[in-house]
Formats: sequence, C-alpha cells, structure tokens
Amino acid sequence: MSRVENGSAARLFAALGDTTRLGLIERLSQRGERSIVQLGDGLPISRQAVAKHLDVLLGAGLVRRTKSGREVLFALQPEVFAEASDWLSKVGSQWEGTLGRFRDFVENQP
Amino acid sequence: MSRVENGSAARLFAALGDTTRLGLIERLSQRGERSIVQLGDGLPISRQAVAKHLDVLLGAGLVRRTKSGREVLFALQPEVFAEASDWLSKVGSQWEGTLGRFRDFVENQP
DNA sequence: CTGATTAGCAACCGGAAGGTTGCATGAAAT
DNA sequence: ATTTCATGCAACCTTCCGGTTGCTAATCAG
Repeated sequence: MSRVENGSAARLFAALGDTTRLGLIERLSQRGERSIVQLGDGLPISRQAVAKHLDVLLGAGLVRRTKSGREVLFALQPEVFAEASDWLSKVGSQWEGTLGRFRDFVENQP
Repeated sequence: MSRVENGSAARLFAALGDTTRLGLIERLSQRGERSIVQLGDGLPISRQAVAKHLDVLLGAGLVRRTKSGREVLFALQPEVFAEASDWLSKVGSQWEGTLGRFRDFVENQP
C-alpha cells in the first residue's frame, strides 16, 4: 500500500470497519474458502445481507470470489492484509521517530 | 489488540475508513501535535467538520487530546497503530497457514 | 476594555449503509 | 421432469454519517 493513494486505503479500512464483516473475515481465516450460505450460517441476518457484506470485502480486495457449480466461494486475499498492516506500522512509527520530533520542534518555533 | 473484542476493532478501522481522516492522520504524523484550526487549514470543509473527524479519531483511540490555553491540541497515539497492524498481519498469516495445511491435505490424497 | 481568535453546542439536511422482503434463475438431486 | 438448493436482482425502509449554519463561551492581543 506504500504507493496507493488515500482513496483505496480508506475503502479498505472502511471495509474492515464493521463487526459483521470482521466476523466473516474471522470465519474465512479459520475455516478457509466458504460459500455464502456457509458463511452466513448461525448469523442473525439474512443471506442477502451476508452477500452484500462479502461484496464490500470484495470491493476492498480483501477476498477473492470463485464460482463452483451453483455455489460462489469466497476466500481471503492475505497479501492485502499484509499491505494494510505495513501502512499502519509505518504511519505509527514515522511520527514516533526522531525526525518527527525534530520537525515538530522546528515548526513550533516563533 | 489480541484480546480486544470485535467491537472496538471495528470502531478503530471505521475511524480509518475515511479519506479526510486519513489526511488528518498524515498531517499529524508529519507535523506533530496541532490545533483544530491548524489541522483544518487548507481543507475544503468547515472547522466543525474537522472537529467532528478528530472526535471520531479520539473515540477510536488513535489520537490524544490536550488543552492549552484557548486551543485544543491533538497528537497521534502510535501504540494503537501498532496494535491494529499486528491484528491485520495475524489474521492474514493465520489464513496462509490454513491454506498451507489445506494444500498438504489435498496433495496427500490418493 | 475591545476586538479578534479558538473552540463547543445544537439543529438541521441529504445521501450512503445496513438491513429486509419478494421474485427470478440456474444447477443438483431424486 | 420436478423439486430443492444457492444465488442474483430490485425495491424499499431506517439509521447513521459527513457536512453545514447560527449562536455562545472563553482566552489572547492591542
């Protein structure tokens, strides 16, 4: 995500910003590739709602979609998680570094 | 974030899921502690809008708030970024592990 | 003191998000 | 051939979100 503009980063984080979707990701992470009904099993929402959530995850690039017969299978796309993770640690540490403190000092001088 | 429930994780990512807020974070990361007007300078939105965004970031624990005279200063809270980063890399790699195990299983079938 | 600057509070608005229901379609099973 | 199962499509509803405006309170500079 280093050279990715803010727009797609925001879409990615927004996709992660929902408890239901985090739950789906957890399931995918533990159980692997699954169909829509399988992913929605036990959840208190309709199948359509699950499908919409998966669509959001797909739009953010967090999952991959495959058709298999009459089913549609979803699986995690781990590289994207790694990129997002990198971006976060970079922003965090950049501000912690000496350079950050130096800039802060200089620019606050009268 | 290891033992943090989905709710606060979702709030955190949701806070990151907006281009304006990502921009504010970038500013804070590069220029350090700043007031509301300073952070909103040059942005095409009202001061109130900026204040609301900062409130969201505060609610997610991504920034810290300090009063100084008539100003209110905001600064990044880097530890939270590190936690979020860890969570992401963990979910990503866990699924890669699952994928590896699945591949083994498949390849060992007669 | 006066005026300018920084911020908070509250009401309001339009659009997007999360959810539902109903109906249609295509593949699997019997 | 019929039935069942997994999805897709579309309309609709309600709540939340990003944004605005107007007004008030506090603090700093002259």
